[in-house]
Amino acid sequence: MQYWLMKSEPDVYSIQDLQAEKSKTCDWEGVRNYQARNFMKDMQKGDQVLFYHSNAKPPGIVGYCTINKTAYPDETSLDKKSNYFDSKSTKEINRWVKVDLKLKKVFSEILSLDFLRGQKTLKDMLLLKKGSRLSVQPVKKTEFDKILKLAGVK
DNA sequence: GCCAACGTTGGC
DNA sequence: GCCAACGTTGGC
Repeated sequence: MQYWLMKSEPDVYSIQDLQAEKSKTCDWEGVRNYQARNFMKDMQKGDQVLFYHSNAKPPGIVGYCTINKTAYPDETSLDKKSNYFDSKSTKEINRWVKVDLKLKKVFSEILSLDFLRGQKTLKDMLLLKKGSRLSVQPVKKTEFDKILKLAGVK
């Protein structure tokens, strides 16, 4: 079992949007960064994922999910009308993948970036490192547990 | 809207 | 394979 953090801009897709899905699941489309993609390929069913709102007021962790389906082709890269179109991908050789998430919990309050920076035990989190922009990143079990505790889930 | 920190692209 | 130019991310 591994732990991850995934970023989404709430204007594009928020955790409330996920909550509004009947199935409480979503396809995590549109990742167009190799490092992020490689992490997605490493994900196993049942892995736990923190859901982060970026470009939000305030930015922060808003809940968590589990991996419902491991990596498979992201066909939005083939759709000329999609924002995620990639001219170098074909049906045969599609560079990009997505995973499916299932919502576990929406935190009662956002754990804002500011608040997280104030937590000494989280200071090594990738998310809090200067210049860290990865939209999919690994999280240590200790960090994940701490965050659930801070959110009042555990 | 600014801009620092990264990633990617493409000419050489 | 280097690296300058360009594009993107994302906090502020």
